[in-house]
Amino acid sequence: MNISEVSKKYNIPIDTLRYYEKEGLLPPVRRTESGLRDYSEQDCGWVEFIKCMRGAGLSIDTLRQYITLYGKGNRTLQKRKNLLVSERDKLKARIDEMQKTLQRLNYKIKVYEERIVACEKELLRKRKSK
Amino acid sequence: MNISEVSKKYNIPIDTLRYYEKEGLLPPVRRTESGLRDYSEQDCGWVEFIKCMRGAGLSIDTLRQYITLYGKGNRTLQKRKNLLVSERDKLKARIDEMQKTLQRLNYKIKVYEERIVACEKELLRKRKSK
DNA sequence: CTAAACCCTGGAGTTGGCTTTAAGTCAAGC
DNA sequence: GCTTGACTTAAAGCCAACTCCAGGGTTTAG
Repeated sequence: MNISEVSKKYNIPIDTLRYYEKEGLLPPVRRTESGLRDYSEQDCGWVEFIKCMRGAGLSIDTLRQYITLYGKGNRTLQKRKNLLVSERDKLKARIDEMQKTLQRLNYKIKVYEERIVACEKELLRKRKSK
Repeated sequence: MNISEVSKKYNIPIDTLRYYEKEGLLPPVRRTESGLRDYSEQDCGWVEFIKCMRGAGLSIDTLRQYITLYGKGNRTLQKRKNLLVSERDKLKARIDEMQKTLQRLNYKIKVYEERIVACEKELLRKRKSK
């Protein structure tokens, strides 16, 4: 799979794919003889994983650490788990905060709706009294 | 209330408070004769609101638009509500995405735990067979 | 009265995460 | 054989959102 196919499949710009690789977010992708990237199934898996994690706000640096540990094999299992747990906890905290803000926005919107209705009634009243 | 008190109260750096004001995220704060900022209750309310909304990912630009509309009075009620609804919807979408990623992380962590247990058993087996 | 601590402004610098550019290689279609 | 379009690299550029700095005025404790 060449870079533009991967780009289309996951809807990630080509430049971003190269950037992620340069930054060590995925293991160096195999090349054809002429030097073109040829993504394996596993590479695609990483790309999808990165996209998902970036979407949830994990930093480039954190993901680089994770894949670096992954590259060192089984003896980093515990460290990788710890990293995931720590990111999971942070993510959970972010979600909780955002949930509260969501509710606050919903409440604000409700108040706006009431005020808008009140405004319209007021207009109607004025028009009648003319 | 002077700027460092507000900074401490909401845990926002002084520079950031000034930056927000410069960017039009809150109405110009009243000054003492000598030119020092003196935050009113209402100013504090805005600061808290901004902190909350920024924490949920609303952009500086969006918040500037909101307060600009607010400054124009009642005739912008509908526009302000529309803006809030649009941001609410985006926030909800972000939360949903992050929820999915949270579950994925939880699953991954579970798998890691099992693998770690398996690894430990393996070690124990080796030690016994010596 | 003065030193230390605090506040002011305008503008420059930093950070994270891309995104574009320049200059070149390579493969396929006409 | 030549053009077109996709790929390559390293490096520079860009954007949002801060963050820091220089140079100067103000407030307060001793």
